Amino acid sequence: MASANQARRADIYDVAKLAGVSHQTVSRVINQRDGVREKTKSRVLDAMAQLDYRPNVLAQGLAGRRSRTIGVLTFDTRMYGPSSTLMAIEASGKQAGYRIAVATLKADDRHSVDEAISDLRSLRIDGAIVIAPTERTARAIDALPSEVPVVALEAEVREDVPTVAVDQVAGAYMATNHLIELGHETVWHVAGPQDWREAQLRVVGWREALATHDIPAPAVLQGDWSARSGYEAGRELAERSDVTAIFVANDHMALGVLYAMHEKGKRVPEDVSVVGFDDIPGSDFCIPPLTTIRQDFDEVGRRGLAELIAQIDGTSDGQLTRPITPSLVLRGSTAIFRGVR
Amino acid sequence: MASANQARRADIYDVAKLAGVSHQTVSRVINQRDGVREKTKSRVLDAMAQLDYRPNVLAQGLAGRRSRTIGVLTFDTRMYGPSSTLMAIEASGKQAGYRIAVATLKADDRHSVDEAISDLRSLRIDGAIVIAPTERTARAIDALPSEVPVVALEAEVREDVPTVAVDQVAGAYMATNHLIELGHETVWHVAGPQDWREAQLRVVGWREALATHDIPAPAVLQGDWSARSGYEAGRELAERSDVTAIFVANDHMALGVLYAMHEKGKRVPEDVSVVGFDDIPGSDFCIPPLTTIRQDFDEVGRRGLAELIAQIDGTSDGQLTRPITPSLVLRGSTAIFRGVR
DNA sequence: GATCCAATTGTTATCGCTCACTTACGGCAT
DNA sequence: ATGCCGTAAGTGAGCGATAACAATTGGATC
Repeated sequence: MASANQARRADIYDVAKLAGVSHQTVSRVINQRDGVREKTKSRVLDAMAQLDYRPNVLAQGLAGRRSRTIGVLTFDTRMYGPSSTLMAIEASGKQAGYRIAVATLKADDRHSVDEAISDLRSLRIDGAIVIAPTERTARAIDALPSEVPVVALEAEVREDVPTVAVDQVAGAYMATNHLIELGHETVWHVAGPQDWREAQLRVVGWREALATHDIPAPAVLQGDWSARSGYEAGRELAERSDVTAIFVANDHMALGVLYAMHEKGKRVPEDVSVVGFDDIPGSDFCIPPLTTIRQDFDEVGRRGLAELIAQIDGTSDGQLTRPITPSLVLRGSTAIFRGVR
Repeated sequence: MASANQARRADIYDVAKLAGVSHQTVSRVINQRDGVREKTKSRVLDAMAQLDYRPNVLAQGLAGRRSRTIGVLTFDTRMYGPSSTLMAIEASGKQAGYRIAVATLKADDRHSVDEAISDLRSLRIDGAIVIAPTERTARAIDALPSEVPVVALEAEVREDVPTVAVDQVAGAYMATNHLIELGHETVWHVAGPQDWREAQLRVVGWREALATHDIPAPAVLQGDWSARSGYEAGRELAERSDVTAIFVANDHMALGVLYAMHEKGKRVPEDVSVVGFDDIPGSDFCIPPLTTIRQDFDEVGRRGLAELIAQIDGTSDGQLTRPITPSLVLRGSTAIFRGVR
């Protein structure tokens, strides 16, 4: 009945009145501050329940010095990596009592970045996480108000900005090294778009592994992360009889490569071995199942958030987080090299 | 210099002072209300630029009667469908001047739903979009404050809640009918989890198509959307020589089915035809490329948001949005039935 | 030049909360 | 009893904007 004709939402004063205390005491209960007698507290809690009261976060943010909101600047959230990371951030954020405001970049240009930053600034965020796969996104950090703590994900941006990332170089090294150890004389590489930091680093890791074994690096084939671009690279590679091992910079492109091989009558892994990167869902049921490098996106999100909160609370030890080591997932797309037919 | 030692963010009064007007005039400029002389307006705009001023959305929301925030309640944002829809909502929302607050359900249980709803309520959202694939999520709507306009996506929830969805029944019908028209004597079905509305409706569409042709429906195989569950279903189906056509409720499971067929030496599409659902990225480079049903998730998001805003503005015509028709994407996993070997 | 009215601009209250104080209470040592 | 002190609870200001209404302005009209 009380709530039936209630045109207005209950506020802190309504709760106070019903509980027979001052609004400040209600505020203390909301914020779980001590110095409230247990009996009083439960009376307040009862009143809140009875009125179906929810604190107004807008008012809380305005009155307090912090909004308990963390801004996340991200690129395409349709992609598996970013969206997984985002979900992890949200989950840990909720647990820590923070709301997450997502600002998605529509395109990788100056205007989009400005707009997104402006959005976050209006929200009076307590801190920001930038998922910054490209140079341009990374530079978005410079536009953030300097007093806001920032953590960057998936890219080393600046010395003074803590970064959480999977060790891309190590991953690429593992992939390439795996192929070399299988006896392949060289390993070809289908790279991602070179304005992506991750794509660059995977090239580096691939080169390093080859260099370690004194193998000269073949020409890099350039893709754009899409299966189609992988397919096109794959067609070129399938023409050459000296191609027996390929490290593809992500699983989607690897899919395209597998398809190209199939089309040209090359068997994987008997004729050509292929390693992907990411371990996206379904890569275990490709034909053949894809050997790939697994990145723990959840861990990236979790650690990024933890570091950010440490910064906000001033408890950050300031130490740079060491990169997260990815792992090699052995499946059916790689095999021992048996010599050129 | 002015901004160098500025410990505090500029507020509306700072702008007013610099522009030599009252704060209310500044407010009018911010909200693009007319009745401000062009000359005054540009003076205010200059002052805002000079001070790098951003309106505080918390204060705006508190003072105004609306927060210009739309809440989106969603399930797993890692999945292709929901995350695509979400991105579309965000994009159109931004365009319409709304911020998006996402509440993700960690699990499909009562507690998660309550928590998410509570979150949204605290934010004083102007409206909500519920991406409600399961019965339980759908019922979350009942918990939302009744004065908040709501639109449901991907599920018909209640008569009084406008719903935007892809016509799942039509999609399943198209898929099944396509296989029947290719001459297959019957079509088997690997279904999604039956607590998902979409999974149920795809079963319905499949049955309808069979019924239209007076074909008795074979037993349904039960999956859980994952490639692995598709693989397991596929193994069963591969055992039977009377299985020549399979409609799989999503592309991921279809991947598993393709793999099972491959493993058992059944050729697709020569021996068995397979149709998926969703048209996820990469399905065009499966082996063979997957014939599937494409859903326009962007359109769902856009229309959902448009309808919600219409409701908020009171301009909704109240008409139920008609379902969005999916389309059949013909690729390599289906072929004319040439009779049992 | 006086008058009037619409177009501009200004003033004050208010949104729902937290912050920084102040006040009331009750037990203990003196 | 008296005074002291720590704990519990209350008071009033202010966060940064919008809303509602009041006041001023300037151009058209007579």
